[in-house]
Amino acid sequence: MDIQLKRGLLDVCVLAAIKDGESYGYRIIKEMKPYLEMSESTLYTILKRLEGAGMLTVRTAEHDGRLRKYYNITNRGRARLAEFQEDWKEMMTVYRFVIREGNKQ
Amino acid sequence: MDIQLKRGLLDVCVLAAIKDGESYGYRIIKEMKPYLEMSESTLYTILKRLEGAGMLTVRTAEHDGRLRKYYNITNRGRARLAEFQEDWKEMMTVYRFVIREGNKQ
DNA sequence: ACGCAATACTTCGTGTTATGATGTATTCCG
DNA sequence: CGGAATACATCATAACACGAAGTATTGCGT
Repeated sequence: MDIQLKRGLLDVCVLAAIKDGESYGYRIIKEMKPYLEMSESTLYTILKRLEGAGMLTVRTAEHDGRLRKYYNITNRGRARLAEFQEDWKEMMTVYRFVIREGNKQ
Repeated sequence: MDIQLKRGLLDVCVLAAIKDGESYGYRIIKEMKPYLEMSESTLYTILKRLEGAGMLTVRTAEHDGRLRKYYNITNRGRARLAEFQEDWKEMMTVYRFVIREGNKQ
C-alpha cells in the first residue's frame, strides 16, 4: 500500500489493537499483520508517541523470564478513535471527488 | 482532518483535479477547497513532485500579462489513480479492523 | 550440546513530506 | 489610490516511517 495512505492508519490501528484489553508490542504486530504490516521500529516508536500523548498507559511485567510492556488504552485514546471515525467521513467525501467520473473535455 | 490521514490523499487529489483537462495551481486549490484544504506551498511542492515522477506535464503560457503553468495528466498519472483505487480497498479492510466491535474482555 | 528461529524491545540515522513565512509581480475593483 | 485577488517560488522546520543493528532470553530440531 502507498506509504502516505498507510500513515493515517498506523496510530489508530495500534489503538484499535488494544481497545478490547491490554496487549504488548510483539503481539500487536502479529495481530495487525493481516491488515497492515509495520516494522518493529515503527511500532515501538508509535507506542512511545501514543503514551506521550496520554492515549496509552504502560505496565512492565515479567513473562517467562523476559520483560514485557503491556499497554492499555485510556479515555483519550478512545476519544482519538472516535475522532478517526469523524475524519473517515471526510475521507469518503474526498475519495468520491477523486474517483468521480468527471465531464471529459 | 488529521494531518496523517490527509497525506495519503493530497497527491491523488491533485491528479484527480486535472484528469478531465488541464488546469493550473491557483485554480486547483480553489477547486479542491470544499473537499480538502491545502496551502499554496504544499500544492506547488506536490505539482513539482508529480512532474518529476512523470505523472504530469507542464506548459507555460501567458494569461492577462501573467505567466501561468498549465498541467496535464500523463498515462503514468492515470495509472497512479488506478493504483489508488486498489489501495483504497485495502484501506477499507483496515478501517473495518479499526472500528470493529471486538469482544470486550 | 549446538545452533537457529522465535520472542521482545531499543536506538540511530535517513529520506520523505506538509506547512508557515516570506517574497515577487500583475490585475481588478471600489 | 490602495487593497484584495491572481499566480507562483523558495526556505527552514518538524513530524514521521523505516531499515539496520544491537541486546537478551526461550524453545526446538538434530
